[in-house]
Amino acid sequence: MRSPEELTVAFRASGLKVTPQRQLLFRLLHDNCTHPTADSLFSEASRQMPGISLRTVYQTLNDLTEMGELQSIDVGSGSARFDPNVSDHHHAVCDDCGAVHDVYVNRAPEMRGLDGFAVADAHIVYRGLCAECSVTAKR
Amino acid sequence: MRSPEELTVAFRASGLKVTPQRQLLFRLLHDNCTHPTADSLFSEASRQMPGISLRTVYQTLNDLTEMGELQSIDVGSGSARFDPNVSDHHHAVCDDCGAVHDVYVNRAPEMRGLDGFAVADAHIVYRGLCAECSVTAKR
DNA sequence: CTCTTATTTGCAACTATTGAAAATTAACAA
DNA sequence: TTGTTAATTTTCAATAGTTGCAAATAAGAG
Repeated sequence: MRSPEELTVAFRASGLKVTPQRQLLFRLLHDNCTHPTADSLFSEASRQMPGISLRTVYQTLNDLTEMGELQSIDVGSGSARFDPNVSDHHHAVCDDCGAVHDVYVNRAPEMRGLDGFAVADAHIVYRGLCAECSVTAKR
Repeated sequence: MRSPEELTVAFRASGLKVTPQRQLLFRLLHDNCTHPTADSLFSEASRQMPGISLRTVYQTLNDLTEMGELQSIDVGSGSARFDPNVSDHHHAVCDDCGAVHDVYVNRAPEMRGLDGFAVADAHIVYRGLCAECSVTAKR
């Protein structure tokens, strides 16, 4: 995802308005590697801007996703998580604390057992214990 | 997933009752490679046993999943899909028709960019166009 | 400063799933 | 067969996450 400043320019250039709500979300999302949910962003946003509506958060997240600035990922935790890292990558989910991390692979493996399927994309979800939880578990 | 007959024995052996509702679901799931949702199973079940409750379908699916007879998968289509194939495999989802297919890989790739994460499992979701939809798309 | 149009808000609605309580019934023993 | 009892089914309400809609508001161009 581009910086708040770049997004401000890009939004205005496409006839979209740059509201204080949007600017706040631009800031909260920029360089955010926690893979927040709409709800966690709403909580944080509410702290800085009491009265902001959850609907606005969803709206903006959807807009940014459509624009390709954000990636919406589903790791089966019930709610969608948003990732400002839109490069080609995968995710590791901790079974204990639920944290989601960006990870990379050299290349996704060839799939077998299905003829004629034209693969456009592959996404891998690794599950296990993150570094912190591994330590806790050992004690 | 084991056959309806084997499940019948297994259920009774663990003090669980084998009801007509459960038997019907055993049959509907056995060798079912369509990755049905709870709702699609409920529709089919209702046809054969009018009055069966959606709650019972959910209950039985959860029970079978806990017993390891079924795998619950989430490919981001909103609802959970159930897979009687509990071997180590992955999935290919058609972006056009939404069909889900079982696929295999030699081995999941090593992940990079995250130290100390103890991987217990990796699941790959391939997206693209299935054989049928590829043909349709070409025309 | 005004006007137009995009945006925000508030709230109802919707989908997928689970919880709880009452009614039913499978399975086992007599 | 019949009776007993605990598991199961059903019904229905409740929940979580997300979207639709209409009215109120405000950004930005002139």
